[in-house]
Amino acid sequence: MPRPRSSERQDVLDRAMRAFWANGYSATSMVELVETTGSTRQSIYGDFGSKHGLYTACFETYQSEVVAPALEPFADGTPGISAIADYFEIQISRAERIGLPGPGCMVGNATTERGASDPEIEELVQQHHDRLASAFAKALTDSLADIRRAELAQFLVLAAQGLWAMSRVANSAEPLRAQAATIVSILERECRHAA
Amino acid sequence: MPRPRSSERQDVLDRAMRAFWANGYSATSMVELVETTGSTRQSIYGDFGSKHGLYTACFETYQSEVVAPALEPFADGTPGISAIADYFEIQISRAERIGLPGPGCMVGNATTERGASDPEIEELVQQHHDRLASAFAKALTDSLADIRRAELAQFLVLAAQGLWAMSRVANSAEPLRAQAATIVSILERECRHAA
DNA sequence: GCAATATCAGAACGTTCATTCTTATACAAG
DNA sequence: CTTGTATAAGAATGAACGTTCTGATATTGC
Repeated sequence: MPRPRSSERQDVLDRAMRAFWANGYSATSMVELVETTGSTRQSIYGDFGSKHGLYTACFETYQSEVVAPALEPFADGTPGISAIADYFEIQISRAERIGLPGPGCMVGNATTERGASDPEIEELVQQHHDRLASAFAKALTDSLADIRRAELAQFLVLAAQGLWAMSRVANSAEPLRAQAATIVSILERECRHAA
Repeated sequence: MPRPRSSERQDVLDRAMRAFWANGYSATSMVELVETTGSTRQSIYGDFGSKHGLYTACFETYQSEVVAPALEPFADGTPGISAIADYFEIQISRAERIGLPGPGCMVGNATTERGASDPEIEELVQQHHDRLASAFAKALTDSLADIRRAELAQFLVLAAQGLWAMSRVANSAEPLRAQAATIVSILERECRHAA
């Protein structure tokens, strides 16, 4: 019996995250996870305790590999509306690259699949929304008064979730880009009104 | 062995629809469906062929019992933005009545759970989006030019999906009402600008 | 070379799933 | 009352699930 090289923990997380992202929690079986990660049941259970443990661990990977890079432009200065437009475009072009209909947003999918029945996931979803909202709010700092800025940042979180939901049934990027453009044009009108 | 009265087909659809709505397709088992509908396996398989057949049949019930009544105010005349505000409020207060976090929108849930892997569902989702978009467009007829009206109607479909997704992790109606108010205020600003 | 240890592949376990089959009862027609 | 049929309850079936266990093999320290 040969002994293949042991699979790295981060590599396992990365591939498992992609499987959960595309197919959801319950539709992704342990057999599939073992196959796509190249790992073994034993080491998965050793490292993560259970399928659910692996699932929740994948959220950290999603956060650091997908969300954080997309929000990086929001980190310094006050990046303005163009950063928000870029954020949408980055996600749309990724979905286009992977192939549409796409996987949407892993957190959004989890919200629908497990939000109400899985407190641990509910917490992670809340954190994700907060991170998005504060990034969007930062982008609008120079353009809007505090109250309206907070409202619109929350609204952008909702719009983002709606857009990724749409991307799960969109056959091309074109309607997604149109929707993103509408959202951005709404923002511009809001800012012009405030100025 | 007693013989309870045979359960009506529409009654079965009604209860099954509620179960799928709240818990999704794969998390709703046949055992649960038999229990909550008060029907039998035999008659379910006789009437609908399979669990999947029952699921798709439930979409018609959802359309006629949930969606159509909510869109009725859009049927006659040009109801304006207030009808859109009412639409959101109706859904939010229903979610509040059922108990939050709520079941969201059955079609939105299906989009996430089965959109990319179930062509029959994809078709039903598309129909639902089209119905919503044309209702919203009608409400905006008097306020906006054709192009912008179509864009904003599509946008409102996205916003609605986002809002119902949020309702699956919201612990009270308050943030949902705030989000709906933001959406409506955006619409009002758009219309005022066009006037 | 030789134990000790880690980790592999895959069988085994008990449960649950969707679906089908069996059997007994309640009703309708004669 | 008898017979035929529709339909009830729920057992049976085979597959798939998450999880655990077994036994063989590769690597490590001597």
